[in-house]
Amino acid sequence: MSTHNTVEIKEPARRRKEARPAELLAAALDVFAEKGFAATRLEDIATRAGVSKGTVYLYFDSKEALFKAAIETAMIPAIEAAEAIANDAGKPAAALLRSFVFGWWERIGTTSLGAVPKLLVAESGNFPEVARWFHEEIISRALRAMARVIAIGIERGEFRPIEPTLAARIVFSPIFSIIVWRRTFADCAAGLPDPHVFLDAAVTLLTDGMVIQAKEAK
Amino acid sequence: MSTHNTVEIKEPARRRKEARPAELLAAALDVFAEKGFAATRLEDIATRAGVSKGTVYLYFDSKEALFKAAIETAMIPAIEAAEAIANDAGKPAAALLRSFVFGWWERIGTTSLGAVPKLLVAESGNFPEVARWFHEEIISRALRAMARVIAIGIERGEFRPIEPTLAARIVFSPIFSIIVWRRTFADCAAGLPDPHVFLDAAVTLLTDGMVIQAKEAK
DNA sequence: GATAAATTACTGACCGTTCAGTCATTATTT
DNA sequence: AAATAATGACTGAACGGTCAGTAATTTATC
Repeated sequence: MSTHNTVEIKEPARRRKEARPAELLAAALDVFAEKGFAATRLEDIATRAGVSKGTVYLYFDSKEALFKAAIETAMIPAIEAAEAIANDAGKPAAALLRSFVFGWWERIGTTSLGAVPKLLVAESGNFPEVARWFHEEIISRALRAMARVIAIGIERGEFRPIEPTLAARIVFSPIFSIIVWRRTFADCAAGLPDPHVFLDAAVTLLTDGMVIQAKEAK
Repeated sequence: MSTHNTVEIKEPARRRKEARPAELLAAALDVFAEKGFAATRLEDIATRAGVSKGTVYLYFDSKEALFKAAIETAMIPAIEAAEAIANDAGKPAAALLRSFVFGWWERIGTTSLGAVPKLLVAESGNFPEVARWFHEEIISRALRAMARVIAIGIERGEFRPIEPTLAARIVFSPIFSIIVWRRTFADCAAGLPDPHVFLDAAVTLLTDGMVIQAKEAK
């Protein structure tokens, strides 16, 4: 881990006031996601960010403040990007839904942001305010965007008249599952399906159904 | 919390060698699920089980051993019950699938067992062996059972020829989501749908699809 | 442009607290 | 009274947070 192929030379401390907060937040998100809040040592975060423990306290008041900041700064840009996709209303609803799902996967699932849902599941009991914030500012907005896509589909006569909010939650479950699942069972990689294949199949099932419709379909 | 409406009387210590392990395991599962492994104090578990800290060490070697035992003893009976449902092969495949989903929800989601998935998501990084065990002994078996139900549906010409294992994972996502979600955002209960309504809608969407099939359906 | 003075980002030894695990003692059962 | 279940004060290690000290950088002076 700390063994390089070159001899470890103690770098002189560089002063980079501007870059520190972002570096600390990124390091914090990684380590918190890996170990959880309580099991994370502040010194690990500091080391990963290339500074000493004391430096963390120049930029953040406490471990808890760093935790909250790491989650919030990570998610806010993501939700805005996700909403943008839903407004691209040219395509047929089914296609829009598909690109929404894949957009969400690319933006969250494949990046370090994917750590946030896992972290929230783990720590909601210890940080109910963070859970509430996330629910109101991120989940609600994402569901609304997705529900709008579905409502458009219904309006246009492409979809059955289902409850859009409920359907949105259902469409989200495969995304949520694959994001959390991959990070939880990363070691058991052998058994896990390719995320694209999984999500593609999930969208297809949700739109077309598993059942072979009778010839004289209603 | 520890304030009752009756005055707290110090009960004399009763000796109940037989009942202790199960009581400790149940208490441990609760507290671990609520706070996570690192943030849980052994004394909290002991208190909830109605004993003192020292007693825990009469029955378990360490905090870690208690953690592993709590997860394993909780899940083993559950997976066996779940497999039993899948073998009840009389009904049409779609109905079998529906009762499998609801059976899983009743057996896991509504009981203290629902804590286990959440706990695993939270702690897989710190306990990779437990994650691997869970993946092999629980998830794989559950997926196999569900895949068998789907394969039967395909054989009988009720379902399209989809990949059963992949479809099984997809069917599991709403169950996984609702179980983990409810426990994560229990406080934000206002926005959450009724689990039965959610799961019913999910199964319907997965079997029948969202899209209105053309009259001359293939 | 060189040197000194002032500033401040950064460090890491230290302190106080918390908690897993121990064990001498007490309480209960047989 | 022998056996053993249960207790809780105690110990040692780990870690969040502090702060006196160090050194990189900027500003002031000649």
